[in-house]
Amino acid sequence: MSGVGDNSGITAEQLKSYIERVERLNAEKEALTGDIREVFSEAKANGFDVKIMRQIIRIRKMDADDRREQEALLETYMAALGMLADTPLGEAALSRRGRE
Amino acid sequence: MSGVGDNSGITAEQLKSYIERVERLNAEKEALTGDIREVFSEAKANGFDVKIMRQIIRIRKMDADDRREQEALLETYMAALGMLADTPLGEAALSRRGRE
Amino acid sequence: MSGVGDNSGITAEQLKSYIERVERLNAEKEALTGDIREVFSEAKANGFDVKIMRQIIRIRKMDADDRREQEALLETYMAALGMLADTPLGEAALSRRGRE
Amino acid sequence: MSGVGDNSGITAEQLKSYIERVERLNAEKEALTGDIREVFSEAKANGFDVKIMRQIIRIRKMDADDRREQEALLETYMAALGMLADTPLGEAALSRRGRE
DNA sequence: AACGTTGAAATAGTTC
DNA sequence: GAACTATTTCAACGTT
Repeated sequence: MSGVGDNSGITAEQLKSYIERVERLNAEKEALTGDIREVFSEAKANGFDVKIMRQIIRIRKMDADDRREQEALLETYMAALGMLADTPLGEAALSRRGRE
Repeated sequence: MSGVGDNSGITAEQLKSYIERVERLNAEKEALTGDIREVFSEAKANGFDVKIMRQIIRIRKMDADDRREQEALLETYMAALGMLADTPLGEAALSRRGRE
Repeated sequence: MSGVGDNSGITAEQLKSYIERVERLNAEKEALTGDIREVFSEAKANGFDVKIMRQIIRIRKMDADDRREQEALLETYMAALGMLADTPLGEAALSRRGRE
Repeated sequence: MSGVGDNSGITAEQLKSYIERVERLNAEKEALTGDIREVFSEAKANGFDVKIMRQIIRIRKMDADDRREQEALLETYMAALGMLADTPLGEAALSRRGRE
């Protein structure tokens, strides 16, 4: 048997402690998930597009080089789809494209 | 210009703020994920079986009602397959099913 | 020429052949993965719970010995946590533990 | 209760059938895994480096996937731009998109 | 509120 | 047997 014997109250305590530590940490994670949801929902209430925000966050998470490549590609394709004109980010991107 | 006036700078600030709040929260989540990993790894070093610990945590996470529902469903399926008869857990479950 | 003689063409052919055999086998594996997905999706469409089905398949896959070992370990841990007392499965397991 | 009733032998049959189909497919997958192992082991016996072969296969797979992805992306944007409709290749691609 | 889709986490497999 | 990689599973999200 591995580590948990019939008469090892100490080991049982240890196990209990590990489990509970993980459970506490999981609870904190869930709380944060809730917080994030709230931020998004507040942003949405103020007119921001949550989906796009998620994209931005994803993109920022990539390292700089990959990010730039991806941004350029995204702009190119969004421009092609005429999706840029009516968002604040889009206007900025469009005027930038005009100058370059 | 489409729907965004002189105050777009304010809007950009607002967006930046939302994004950064989410990013901070995500960072905290990742830190917790790391902490959990550490707890498991410490437990493993002390001879506990991580996979089983995860099982326990999963089981404890379901609240009692959900758990029983799930157990009942699982048993029903297994009974339908005639799987219950030849395991110890199954015998107990079968005799219980008979009584209910 | 360095270590590769006149028959290097043959060797290259051989390598190519091995690679392609593996690739063919991998493709078949992927096809099967797709088939499995379809079966689950059909089952789901007929009202079955896919997650539970996976559980059943996992359980059936362990051979009897492994399964009992795993069950025993899980029970030991849960007993150490005093988790067994208040579930039906737990009661059965506990009384079994007493007898053994 | 969802889909498996106490007296629905038909449903139980159905469940059994789904489970067994998946198990059969899984068995086939495992057989293929074995076949692949054999190919590698034969290759190794003939002096090839298995690790490198795996690398090659991985790279070839990535290339293939990337190519597919790229093609899909291109189709998406061309479709968005209404450029597909009036070419034979385009028609084929469009009808394919409809089915997927 | 069910569905597919996507991204994260866990498991299994491989290498050293 | 420990670390790394690949595959599978699970949970969250948006969509219908």
